[in-house]
Amino acid sequence: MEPKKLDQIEQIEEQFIEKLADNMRTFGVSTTVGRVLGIIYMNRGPMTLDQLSEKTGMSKTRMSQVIREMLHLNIAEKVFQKGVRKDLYNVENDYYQTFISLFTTNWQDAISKSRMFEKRIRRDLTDLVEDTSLNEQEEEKLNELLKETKLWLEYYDWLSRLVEFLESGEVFKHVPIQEKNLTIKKEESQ
Amino acid sequence: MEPKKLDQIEQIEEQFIEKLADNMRTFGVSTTVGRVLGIIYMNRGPMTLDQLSEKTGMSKTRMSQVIREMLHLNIAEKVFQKGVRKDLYNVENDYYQTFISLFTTNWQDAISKSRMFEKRIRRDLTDLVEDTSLNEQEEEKLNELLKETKLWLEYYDWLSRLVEFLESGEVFKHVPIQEKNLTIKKEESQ
DNA sequence: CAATTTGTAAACTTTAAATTGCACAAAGTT
DNA sequence: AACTTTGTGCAATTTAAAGTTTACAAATTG
Repeated sequence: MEPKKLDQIEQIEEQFIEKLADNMRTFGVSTTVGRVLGIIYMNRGPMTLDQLSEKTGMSKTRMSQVIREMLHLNIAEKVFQKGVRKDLYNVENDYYQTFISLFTTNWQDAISKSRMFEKRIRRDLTDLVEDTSLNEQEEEKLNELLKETKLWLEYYDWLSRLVEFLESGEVFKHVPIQEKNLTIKKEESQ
Repeated sequence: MEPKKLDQIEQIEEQFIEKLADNMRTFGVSTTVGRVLGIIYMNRGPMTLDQLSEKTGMSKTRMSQVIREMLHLNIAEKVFQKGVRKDLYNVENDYYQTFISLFTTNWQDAISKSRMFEKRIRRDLTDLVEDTSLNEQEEEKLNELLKETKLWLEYYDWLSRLVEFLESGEVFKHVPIQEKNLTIKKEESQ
């Protein structure tokens, strides 16, 4: 009977990890990334690729790829421990920070790509204006595109400031974290 | 020479659409959804499935699927126009609103799934506590899980309020839209 | 410095997502 | 009422993403 109880506890832990993995998909990363995050998180300490490989049942190569992605997303980091030869990886253990990193990293990417794009569009439009022989219809179309570029630019600028709003933690001033109470009641005391 | 100019303009338009489609991927939807959004947006008026099929070069069935997804995401809507037999679809033409809809729809989904999960976990934990014969190690593990559930709950509660913060438009009070100036200069006037 | 271990690149395989073609019901036309 | 047209469910196919195997360079050990 004794070991059954620990199994049960472990099973609940697994459920946590699976749920995290599943919900992580909503946030744009693969289930495996979510699962690995959950595993390290629940382990409450850094882990090696081999340990992860063991726990997930997946190849070490895949773990390497997943960890790399997580490093890029700023939701994992390499940690050093003297005497330990293998690389150790730990995860961001603050849900909020993980959430923020996940999005801002990707958005930053889109922002920078968009800035590039805006430059090219402006060049193209300038080239077109160069030649003065534009009829009314052409002129109108062109103005429309110019206006669109402006909107596009403003939008990405806003997005950029939204990223800053999240990353700086200012968001928590306006959407504060609220502590909850959560107690388990035994049948008899109910 | 005349038609070349219009072609050039059209080509810039296509670039806009492609960029939108590409960047949309960052926001968790397929390129095709982004492309369709861009096409209708640039068209400055509602379109039919056939028109979209024509413009994308994809099957009508696929257009139907994509539009359905967009309706679900609240970034497109069916519009009525008397005398027109085919269904007409228009898109949200505010970048900011599109952005917000895209995320909040998906997040809402994760939030509601998580609430369910929390209930089940609590039940499982309660069942486990029921039986009073817990040794120290088990007790500790269990308390850890209980604490974790609390954090999880708080986090999703926060996310829920973040969604509200975005949807209500309050976000714009703290991350305002800033108007930009954008002018095209001709070579000679430089 | 030979022998082992570790992390990852490259090429390949498997699984999942995107897309199509056909079919057919529901609504519209003549 | 027969004939079109329109939108979509469904199975089949194509394409892209996830994951594995093999191979190898760099670091570590004895």
